[in-house]
Amino acid sequence: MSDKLEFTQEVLELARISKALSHPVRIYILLKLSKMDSCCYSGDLVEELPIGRSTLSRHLKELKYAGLIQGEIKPPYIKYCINRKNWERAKKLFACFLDNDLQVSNLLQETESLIHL
Amino acid sequence: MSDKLEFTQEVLELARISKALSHPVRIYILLKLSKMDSCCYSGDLVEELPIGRSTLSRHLKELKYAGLIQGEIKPPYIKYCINRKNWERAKKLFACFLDNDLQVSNLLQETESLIHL
DNA sequence: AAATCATTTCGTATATTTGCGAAATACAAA
DNA sequence: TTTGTATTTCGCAAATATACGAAATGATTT
Repeated sequence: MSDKLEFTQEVLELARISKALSHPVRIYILLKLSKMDSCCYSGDLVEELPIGRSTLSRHLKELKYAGLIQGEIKPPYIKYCINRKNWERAKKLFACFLDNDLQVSNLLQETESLIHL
Repeated sequence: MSDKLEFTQEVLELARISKALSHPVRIYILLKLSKMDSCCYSGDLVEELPIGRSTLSRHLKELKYAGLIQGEIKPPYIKYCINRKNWERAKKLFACFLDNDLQVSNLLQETESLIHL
């Protein structure tokens, strides 16, 4: 084994998605949106949640950045919904993670192979 | 609907567990330990990971706090392994979360019911 | 062009997280 | 009791996360 190792893409992805899920407001939003074909406007959400508009906007931005939701501009609103493709990816990753279906030997790799990304 | 709402236990639990999973080092540790009956000493892990002993200790503490691992003292080592009961709980919660098996109506509840906990 | 509405960005404050090395702790063996 | 080994805690610094209200943005309607 090489001395200096980096995490594989799968490990980094799991950590990144988990981070997006690490706040109750974001869990709530995702649960609501993931209900079959459900979409929401920011204004709908702010009325249900115990936070201000600007703070909600930050949470939505984080979920977008993580790829878990997407926003469609429907002036004067923005309609949010789940990014289905990435949602399925998250589903698969977590299922493998929690069921021990990932190869331990694939959790780390030599730095060299990542340096040039 | 009441004016002031709180998140349900399920939402808070999902966020809390996700937070514990939100760092690559902790994902790595869990993946390694979750392999059937696998246990590790802190010293084993520090040799594989690109972090110092004290930092690793912090990550282990967080995973313990989240209830995902447990440490058994085997002098002069501490043997870490998965907390199977809580691991199964996490599995169940994430499976429901990702498959839309949680009732949206159960995501929030009135503050009163939580105040006296 | 001005007014309006939903949403985001900015500025600020505070709290938490992550990391390291040094010091402290816990335990067993000499 | 002293020594040695494994691990954790402490003190510090830097980075990130969370929250709010005020101001800015984008697009439509008047």
